Amino acid sequence: MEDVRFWVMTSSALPISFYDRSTLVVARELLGCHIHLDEVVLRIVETEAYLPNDTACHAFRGRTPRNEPMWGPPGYAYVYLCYGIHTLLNFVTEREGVAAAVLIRGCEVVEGHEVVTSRRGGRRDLIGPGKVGQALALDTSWTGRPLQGPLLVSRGSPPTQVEAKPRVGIDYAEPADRDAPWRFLARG
DNA sequence: ACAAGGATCCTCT
DNA sequence: GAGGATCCTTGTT
Repeated sequence: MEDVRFWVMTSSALPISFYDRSTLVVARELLGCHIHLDEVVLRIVETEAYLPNDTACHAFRGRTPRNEPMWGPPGYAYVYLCYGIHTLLNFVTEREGVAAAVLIRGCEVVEGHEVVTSRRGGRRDLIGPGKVGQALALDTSWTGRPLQGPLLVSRGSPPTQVEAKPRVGIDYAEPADRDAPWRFLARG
């Protein structure tokens, strides 16, 4: 258990078919899954779905260099810089040509407590997408990369309960999208 | 080439 | 609860 390689070698990546589904289903089922990168393993406890024809979605106004990965095949990372400071991690969903993704909003540390705490300046909590990016030491060069390694997502321990609430920080979206319960939180 | 604003976080008060 | 940090992306001139 002490050996991080144990986790990487015994963890099988979720298949592409996992992501090649309704973004709402993927967002809900990602709760409890594990993100692996180097010696760090995080358990996902909060996600948000960004759908096709969703005015809160970065890809709503069409293809741009930044959102290009969202238009590609499912099972890839979409990473971008927010407020000039924070690196936000998303997983691309839906078939190629359909732009959608799931934002990873919150995690808990499974392995690598020491390095995560160090990267976070002594803080422990990873509730908030910027904190997740910081815990994994992500930068925008990770955008467009697969989720099968070295950045890898595996099945973890599903939550007993899931709560759905409106998404955060999207005041610019139309009211129907702003109020849609497309944010998923693990309970228990 | 320019201006505006952002899927946030932290430090105050 | 308010405000600043900080810089990239985007749409427009």
